[in-house]
Amino acid sequence: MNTNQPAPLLMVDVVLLTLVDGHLHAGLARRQNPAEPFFNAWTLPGGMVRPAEDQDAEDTARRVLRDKAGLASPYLEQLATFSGAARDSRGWSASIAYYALVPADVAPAGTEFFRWADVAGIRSLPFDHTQILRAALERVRSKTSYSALPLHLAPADFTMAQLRTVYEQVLGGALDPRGFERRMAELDVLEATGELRSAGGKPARVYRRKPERTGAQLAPSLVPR
Amino acid sequence: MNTNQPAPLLMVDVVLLTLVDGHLHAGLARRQNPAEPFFNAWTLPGGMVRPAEDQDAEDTARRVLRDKAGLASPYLEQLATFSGAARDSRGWSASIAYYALVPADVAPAGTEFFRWADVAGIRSLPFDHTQILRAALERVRSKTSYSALPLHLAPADFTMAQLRTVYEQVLGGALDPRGFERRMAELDVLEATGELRSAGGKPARVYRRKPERTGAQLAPSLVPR
DNA sequence: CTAATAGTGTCTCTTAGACACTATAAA
DNA sequence: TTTATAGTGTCTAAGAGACACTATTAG
Repeated sequence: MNTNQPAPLLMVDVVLLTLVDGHLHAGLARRQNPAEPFFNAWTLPGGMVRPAEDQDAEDTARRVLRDKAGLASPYLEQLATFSGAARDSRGWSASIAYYALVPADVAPAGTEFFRWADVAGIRSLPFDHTQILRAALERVRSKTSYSALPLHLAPADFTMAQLRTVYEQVLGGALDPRGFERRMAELDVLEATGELRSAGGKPARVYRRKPERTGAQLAPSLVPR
Repeated sequence: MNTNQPAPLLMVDVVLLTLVDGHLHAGLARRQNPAEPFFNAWTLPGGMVRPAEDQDAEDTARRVLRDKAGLASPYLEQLATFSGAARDSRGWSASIAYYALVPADVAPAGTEFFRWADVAGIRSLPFDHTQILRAALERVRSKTSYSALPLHLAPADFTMAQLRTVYEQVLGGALDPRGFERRMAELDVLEATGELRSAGGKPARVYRRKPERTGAQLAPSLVPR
């Protein structure tokens, strides 16, 4: 039973998304270890789980974002786990994939080892990273249509028109201003700062994210009602 | 960098669900290894990934279901990965969790090492399995409200009323027959066998699942439209 | 004043729930 | 004919899109 097979590799990869002048961009990191596959290639930022340092895989993801992109505390959510014998030449591996969203004004600048790439222009990435990226985009677009997820791509405060633009850029199509306002009101995640901001016409109300409603997590039972 | 830390454990746990006379039940396996934690306790069926045998983690899940429940090819989908230093006393571990659905007429009978437990009656499970079970139920209920997922809990053929009952049991509430028929028609996943079946009144049309539309998987680009 | 952008009123079309009504079998 | 279950027609209320109209600033 307990043969001397090498243990499977366990890593974390992160799809880091932001909006760079109106287009969704993904953060890519250049692989710096000559001993590893795809040396010098641009891939999703990732790294091996370090049991001694990381409390859990989400910790690994945060460490990776800190080390490769200098990011402190972006919105972060688990996506799915990609595994198998074939996806990495070093052997059987599993990558717990996360996606993260950051507003443009917090997004780190490019360096020799980090850059932003327009997702529309990304043709293929090493490993199965294209597939991971595709899954992340699908998830983000799907959650965008019924949630406040894209708020995390917007700056700290914004006008309704700016936020609508963010949604439009994620979804790739125009949204009706009336319907958008209604939907945001229902979600009940915004609050007006009271400030006004003008962009050449009538000044718009400025909003920010409401503080999280932590009490919403009830559900102590496994069965409904 | 490459210290002699023990590698993290990589395992798969499966939330196996079926309907036993009108109630959602989860399949539990008794832990048989005296050297492992929770010996003799009932837990979600699971097992270590075996790189030599398993092509990927889904393979592991299928092997676990085959070995612990004698199941051939149930509906199987990845749920999420649960990881951390604290969840297993043997050390840092990651469990890639799946959920599986089987119709009652295919569900294996109980043995000394396998049994069905009404999810409404499950109070707590070893490890973080309660949390995994809760996440699976949440996912299944949520997908039920907009998809054909519960079809996989129904027998090979069924009347509309029977299928509606399955949905009601998963969701825990009554559904309007008219609306249910409309929704099923829109989903376009059923076909009438032509057969009729009586349960004391007017005989009902018998349906079965349409063969999967494999061509539906298009989306070659990362961007919409 | 005009131009530009913000924000609202409201009409309509679609969808979803409710529920009564018809249909078809067994006893 | 009665009873039981299947299945349909259709009314209505709520939701979502469309779009015109009002509001408020700059220049």
